[in-house]
Amino acid sequence: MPSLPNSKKNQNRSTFSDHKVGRDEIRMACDLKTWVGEKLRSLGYNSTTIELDIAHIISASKRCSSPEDLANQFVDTGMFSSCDETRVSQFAQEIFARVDRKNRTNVYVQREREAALLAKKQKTYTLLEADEDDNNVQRRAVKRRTEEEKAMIENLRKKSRQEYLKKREQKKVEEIKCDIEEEGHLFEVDKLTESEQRELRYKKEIVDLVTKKQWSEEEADVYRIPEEYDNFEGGSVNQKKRFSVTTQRYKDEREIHPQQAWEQNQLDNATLHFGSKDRKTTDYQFVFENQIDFLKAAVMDSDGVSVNVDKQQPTSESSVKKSKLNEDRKDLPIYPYKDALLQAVQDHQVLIIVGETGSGKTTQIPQYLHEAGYTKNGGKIGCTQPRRVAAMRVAARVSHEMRVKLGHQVGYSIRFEDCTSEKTVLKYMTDGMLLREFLREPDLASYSVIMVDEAHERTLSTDVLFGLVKDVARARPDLKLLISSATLDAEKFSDYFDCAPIFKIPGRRFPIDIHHTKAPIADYVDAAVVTALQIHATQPQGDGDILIFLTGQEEIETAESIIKHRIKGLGTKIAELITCPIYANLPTELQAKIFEPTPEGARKVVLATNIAETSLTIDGIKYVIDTGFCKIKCYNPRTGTESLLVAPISKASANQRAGRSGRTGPGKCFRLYTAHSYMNDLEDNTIPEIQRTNLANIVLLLKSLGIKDLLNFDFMDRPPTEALLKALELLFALGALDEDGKLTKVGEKMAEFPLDPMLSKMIVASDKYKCSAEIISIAAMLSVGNSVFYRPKDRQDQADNAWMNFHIGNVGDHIALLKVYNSWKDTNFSTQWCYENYIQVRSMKIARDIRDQLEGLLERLGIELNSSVNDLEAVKKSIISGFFPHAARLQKNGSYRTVKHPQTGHIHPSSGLSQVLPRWVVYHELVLTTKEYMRQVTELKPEWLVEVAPHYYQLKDVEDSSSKKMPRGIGLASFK
DNA sequence: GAGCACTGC
Repeated sequence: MPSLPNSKKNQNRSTFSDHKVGRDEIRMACDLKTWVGEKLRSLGYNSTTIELDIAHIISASKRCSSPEDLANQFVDTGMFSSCDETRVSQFAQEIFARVDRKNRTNVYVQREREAALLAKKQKTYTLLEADEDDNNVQRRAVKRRTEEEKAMIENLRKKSRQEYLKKREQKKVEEIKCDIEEEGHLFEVDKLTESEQRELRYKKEIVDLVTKKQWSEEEADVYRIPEEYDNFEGGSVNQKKRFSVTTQRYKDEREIHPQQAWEQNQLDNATLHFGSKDRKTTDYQFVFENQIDFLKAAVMDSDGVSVNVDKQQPTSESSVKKSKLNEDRKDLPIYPYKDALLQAVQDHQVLIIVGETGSGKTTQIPQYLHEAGYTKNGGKIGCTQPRRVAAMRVAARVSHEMRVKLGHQVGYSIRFEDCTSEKTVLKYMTDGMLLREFLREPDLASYSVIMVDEAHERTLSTDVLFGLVKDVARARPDLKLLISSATLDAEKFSDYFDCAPIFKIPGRRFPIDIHHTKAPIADYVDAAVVTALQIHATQPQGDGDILIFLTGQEEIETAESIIKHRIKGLGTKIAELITCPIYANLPTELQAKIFEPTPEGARKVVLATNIAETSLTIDGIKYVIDTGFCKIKCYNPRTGTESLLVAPISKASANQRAGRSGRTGPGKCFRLYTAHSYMNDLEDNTIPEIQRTNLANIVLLLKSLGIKDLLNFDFMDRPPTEALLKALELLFALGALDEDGKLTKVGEKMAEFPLDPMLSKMIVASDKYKCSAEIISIAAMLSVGNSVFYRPKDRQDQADNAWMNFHIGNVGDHIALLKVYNSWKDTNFSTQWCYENYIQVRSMKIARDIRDQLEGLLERLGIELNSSVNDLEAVKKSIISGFFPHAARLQKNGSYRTVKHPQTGHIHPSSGLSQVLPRWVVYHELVLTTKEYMRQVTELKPEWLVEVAPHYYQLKDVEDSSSKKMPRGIGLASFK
């Protein structure tokens, strides 16, 4: 299955209800399998891999939109080449009818959004009933908004028509009046003919009627547009008439025109004060449209809250300061457990520590161990963190508490920055950094204690570390291992580490009220906005800010505009509501906005992605609105495609989000899903990254650590076997592994680079083509991802033009990236140049850091830094040396197909070659969005493939006279 | 002519 392989329960996570695979469905699936098998055999299909093929056929049939589509797939792959076409199409129709379309996999649900949307239009939407497209709510929101817009336009049209009719009426009356006057003037009535007289009478009657109508309107106290005073008599404004309205009430107070009275009334009602300070006290509650009802479901208990007042008071005297620091340390929830903890560490080699954030475990435990003498024999205490900033901050805090200089006894080590020295005994680092250290020191000899912090986050590196440290611990009984986690998942960690004891430390958190919706919500973006306004209007003013969790930039922008629009509509009876968007791609200076203190009397509403769940903490949040969704990256090892899916979060994630509201005082969390959904539809934990990512890099690392049997490596959660095999296969093709699965010389070199193996191979190969300088620039630029170019909505054309400058001569995206880097370098890394060319400075600086690091590694590996600026062929050949499996050939329909594992793809529109469509290309990555897109594409000559990768391509593979028939085994690959 | 959750080495 494409999105989340190897784990049945992990499929179809994109909706709340359809990911549960019931017994019936399993039975049905089995029936289907048998049926397909029989059908295949009756068609004369007989192969040793029939079991696998059945699975592929079923998967393909779920993916196709019509039986015709499916039949075409069959024909395309050539698997039924010996069969009659009509029988094949009949087979396709039968199987299509049988496949339960509800069970289609996530990735393809995206494609069906539109169709599902239409089908659902008539249905009353409830979350529990919705079994096909809960994650399409965003799409629905957009559609609903377009409908609203349409209605608005219709309304405007109507109004303008009314306006026009009114004007036309006036004009006509004017004309008739003129006519009457003229006719009466020029001719005597009796000189007119009968019909002319009749017409004149008729006209007079009309004028009378109109005058009467106006008069009656005034009587009826209907508001009428005042007579124009600027009727340009003689070309100027009729001042007298203009001011007569305003001065009349001074002249005669008794006689007030109805219109004036109305105006006065309006003025009295209106509040002319703006801003929250002057607002009138609210005597009534706001009632919103589509108000959402919540039910209080639970209270997340506080764990031993003890607020430490005036904690941060600075004191000048150093002795006072020191004792103050010590007092602070004693005040942490962990302090009473110090002795028990030290005893536990002494008694057991591995210890699982469970503690909420704020318990002080990260800063205190290493210090306790240090004080207890665990560093005496020259061993270090290492503590890993999933994030760079965390490692830096914690190290700074601990060095302050220990009153030593950062980098001396206490230090940190992160990529591009090693702030440690020989004296360092407490070392904080990112988990990836410790992983890299394994390459130098596979037994971690210089450490006496390793603490893996935030283990519950289950990052890729942490998961690999688990297996490695567990192994090391067995070989080194003197090494102490601490695994610290914040969730209830401790049992699982304990089981994994051979029933290690669990040590619990209370955290410091305030109670949080959890509210769930009474009924399921159709549009969570809209519901989140309504809830935020509900909170803002009904909860005491100035008591805390609101944090809304959304899935991405687009949703954040929509929500922001809706809030702004609605708050305008509510007028001034409501306090100010400041919106603060935050997501990782937001420019840094705009990100800073969320940390600004909220002005008096106003309230802040932070619209955040998952970034606010773990990566950053915002003070003053009292209310959390949890939409229950997030974007999750999925990798399909069969096709090598990556995609981002909107999926429901896990219970652990939901609790983490709720916890963001109780940091500084009691909080409230509003979940936009029912308690039933929470209990029954959410998974306990998010699928660990290791099960949904490309493992090539990890496999290479483990191989270089001498792990032979990767398939039986002791993972806490096993990655899909398919993904492991795919990674091994790739490494073999790249020449990093030999036939026995052992690391080759090339592989050893590749493992040194902190890059994807294909990029590493490209660099290693550049030695041969004498262009390593260019290649490491390209590798660095590719590593920063697709955030190099900046394309603001209002200046897209200029940005595109700037981008095209790097594409002159259709050199391809790789070379274009090289040009960007070199041009930036030529301007001495100018920020101004970046602005002018719509390039993100942040990304460029990262690219420069990566390039510097790669340059250092080249030196260590003895690869010369050579430059051959004008030999693009050499550069392209180096690229192909790493990316030859990504070579693709143009098809008749304008799409591309890879040579060995037929996988179709299209050149991404952002590519410089998207209009050129060369016959042969090599791509950097394949992503699945609305289609399979190849990102970062460069043209190549097919003969280069044979030259660079003769073990992979033969001349017949790249000949242009392509035979339609493909071998069966290969043809099937396109199903996946 | 498209759509960029979040990290990390």
